[in-house]
Amino acid sequence: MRFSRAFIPTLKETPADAQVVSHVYLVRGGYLRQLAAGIYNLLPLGWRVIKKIEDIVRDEMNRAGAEEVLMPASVPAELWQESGRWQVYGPELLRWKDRKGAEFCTGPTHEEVIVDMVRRDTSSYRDLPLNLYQIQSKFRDEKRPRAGLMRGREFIMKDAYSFDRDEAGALKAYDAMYAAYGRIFKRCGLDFRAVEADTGAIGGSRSHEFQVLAESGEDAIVSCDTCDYAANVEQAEIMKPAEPGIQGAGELTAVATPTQKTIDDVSKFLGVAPSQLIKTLVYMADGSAVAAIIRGDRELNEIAFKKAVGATQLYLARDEEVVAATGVAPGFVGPVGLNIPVYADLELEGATGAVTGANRAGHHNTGVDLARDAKVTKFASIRLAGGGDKCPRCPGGHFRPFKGIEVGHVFFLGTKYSVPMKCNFLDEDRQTKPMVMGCYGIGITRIAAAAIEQNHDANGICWPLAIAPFEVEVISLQPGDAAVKAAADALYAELTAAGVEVLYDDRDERPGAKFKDADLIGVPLRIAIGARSLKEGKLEFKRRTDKDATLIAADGAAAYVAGLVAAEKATFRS
RNA sequence: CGGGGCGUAGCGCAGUCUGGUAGCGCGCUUGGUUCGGGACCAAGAAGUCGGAGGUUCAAAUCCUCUCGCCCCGACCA
Repeated sequence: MRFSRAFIPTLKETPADAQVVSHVYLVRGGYLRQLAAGIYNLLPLGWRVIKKIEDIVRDEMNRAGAEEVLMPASVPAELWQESGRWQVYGPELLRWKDRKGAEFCTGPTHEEVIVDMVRRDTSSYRDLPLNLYQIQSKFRDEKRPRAGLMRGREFIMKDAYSFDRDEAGALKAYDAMYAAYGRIFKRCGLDFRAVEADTGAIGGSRSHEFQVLAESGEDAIVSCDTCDYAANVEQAEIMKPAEPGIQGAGELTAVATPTQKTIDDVSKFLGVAPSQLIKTLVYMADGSAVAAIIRGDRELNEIAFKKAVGATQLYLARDEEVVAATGVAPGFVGPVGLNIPVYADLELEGATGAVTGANRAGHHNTGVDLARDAKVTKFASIRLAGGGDKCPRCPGGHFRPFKGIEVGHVFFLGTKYSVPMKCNFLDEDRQTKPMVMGCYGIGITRIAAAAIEQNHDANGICWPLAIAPFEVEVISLQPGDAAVKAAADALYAELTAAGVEVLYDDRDERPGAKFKDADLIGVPLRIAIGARSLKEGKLEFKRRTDKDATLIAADGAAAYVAGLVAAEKATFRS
């Protein structure tokens, strides 16, 4: 592609609405433009990247035995009513009516459609197993779309669904997808972890998220420093503590803490470490107030807490609800004398000498002995895992905390959809049985963003070769110089003929502008052709991640660079 | 959905408090000089000031309503 003819509108300045690096560079580099909140145009460069990612995903899905289909984005409501999700899904589901008043939704995921597709034409165990996938635009009306391609409302996703006759077969399909996902993300050049995840609303017994490690990630994960256990903090197992997490002495004493409401304030005011405090959080569980108590330096795991309480609806109580339930404002609530159910983290079993709110405005208790002074309804593991926690899978290992961007998710579904939607088959023993399913998603557009989060510097993107919009950028430094132009034209032609994807910057711009654009766009290999070095019969070669260029012979340069590209591509397929 | 912020030329912003001819930088066009890490000079084109209504002799500026976008939080297969 000749840059002079291409639609690559690069920007010198940072757009005001972009906050994260991937968003900034995608917009500045001429990959992406916003059309509405969470809805984007992919410009030529952006679309090239997406297609590269799609190709890798297709290749590995096909290799794993899955077949590609394409389902419609518009889905009749009846299917969602049949699965029961029409009522459950909430405003994130974009619903609309056609001219006749028939209800539809724009698919945020396609379990219903695929189940319907499969059940119509599959009736025998001989037809199973099946694994069907598609790459398609999804729409989820997110409350708060943000960060460019990281969390859009309309986005491209690969979703696959497996159908098996029994659980053993389904687990085999799950494992095959798990392995394929590992290959896919590796080929995309990503540093990722497969982590154990909460199965969430979709249910099922097994679930892994594929998380790309990046500071800007929205998910908190922990990974063992010794073995390969990794999990979402919400899901990570926590070792039962050998001894109480708070140990101290003293009589139960109320002390004045007039304006100290937060753990931090109380800790500083009383000169006591946050780990000596007990944090009390009031929640509304199915309409009634319950308290969760955890150590002051911990965070509550709402999912675990919800399970411990056995509630179906749970939310942090509003200030007035806290006052109504406890008689005191948040910040001064404590377990001593509290007359709502109290759920305590395991770590607090046997806690002594702790500091808590006193259920009296402007006061905290010190010297609290939980067993002696308070009534605990139930002890359960209700805190989030964090860095430093002991690994539950190996001796001596400890958790290290990471931030992750979820680029893939595999679920074992079981019969969650096949039973209500009667997706059945006839077995050898003439029994009608529901198919056992799995579903497997990959955020295609999100991978592009995640790759940039992980591969960039102060000047722009540093694409992994496998998903770069072009493999090589050829820069003609003096397009007005006949010798330079001839050499650059020839190199462009030779590389292209050799099957290399080349962006040829033939624009009548000053060298500085071209170098800046090249760094911003982030093509992995760069060859600059200038009068100075061409006189010596040399071209200037530089990887995007190299600091300086090296001189290579102009003769045979195309073959040399084409060889490098071919060699690097070969390493992608294991 | 709760809280906060912002809508003025393609992009980034000033002007709004205190009403009085709509500005600056980048980009764009033309000419000239330049030419190895986002050049310089000169001359230009380009804006119904998000929209509607109101107050006023006069509204980007004040009032009411509305739409859009961004951030924090809650939420999330």
